[in-house]
Amino acid sequence: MSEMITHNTGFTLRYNKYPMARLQRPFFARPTLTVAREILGKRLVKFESSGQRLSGNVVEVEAYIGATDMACHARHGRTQRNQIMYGRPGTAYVYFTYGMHWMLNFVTEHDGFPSAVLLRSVVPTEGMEIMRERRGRPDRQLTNGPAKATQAFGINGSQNGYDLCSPGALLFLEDRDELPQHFAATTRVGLGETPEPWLSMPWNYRLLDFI
DNA sequence: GCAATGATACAG
DNA sequence: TGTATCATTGCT
Repeated sequence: MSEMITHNTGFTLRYNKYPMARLQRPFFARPTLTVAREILGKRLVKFESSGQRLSGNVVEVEAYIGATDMACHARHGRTQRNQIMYGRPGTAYVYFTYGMHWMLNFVTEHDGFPSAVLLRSVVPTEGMEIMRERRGRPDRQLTNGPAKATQAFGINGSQNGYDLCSPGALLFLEDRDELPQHFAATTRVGLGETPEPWLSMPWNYRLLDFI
């Protein structure tokens, strides 16, 4: 079954007064759908201990919004795994799934409200040699999936709770001079037995300019 | 189409 | 304490 496009393409023009600036906490401390849409086109950056800079442009994300969202890890309330989602916006919620994969989320909204934006796909821009070593796959498959991106960037549970907005952060999102963006909002991926209406919420955002 | 691979969360 | 499920990936 092909994906259902319930909210069609949008067109946004943004001009950045401060190119290359790191996204600060107020960016994340907003409604999750707003953050998800605006993360598109931003650059994920990680500095390795060697000083090597890894980066990629974000092209697909998903929003998970509160305990009422039956696809969100907070649907059963606060647990040891999901507690970071209840915390400070601008921190990383990293969890382990399927016995082998790490998933990176950006915590949104405000303290006490469990919500986050899942990173699903980026286009690599720096450090591709390291990514090739870690992935052992063709370039097109280095970071085009949530667990592929974390593997390429070397992200795992040690980054759970990491503050992307701290002054010396080695993992963060970076603003860019952006071109006009077309994006699509579709249903979220891999939700399994999630009940309606949550299964059909168009909370997957994808840049179309990169296809 | 489905196996890999193990943490998570709920039931009992 | 047992077990169904899992915000996936890669091979058949």
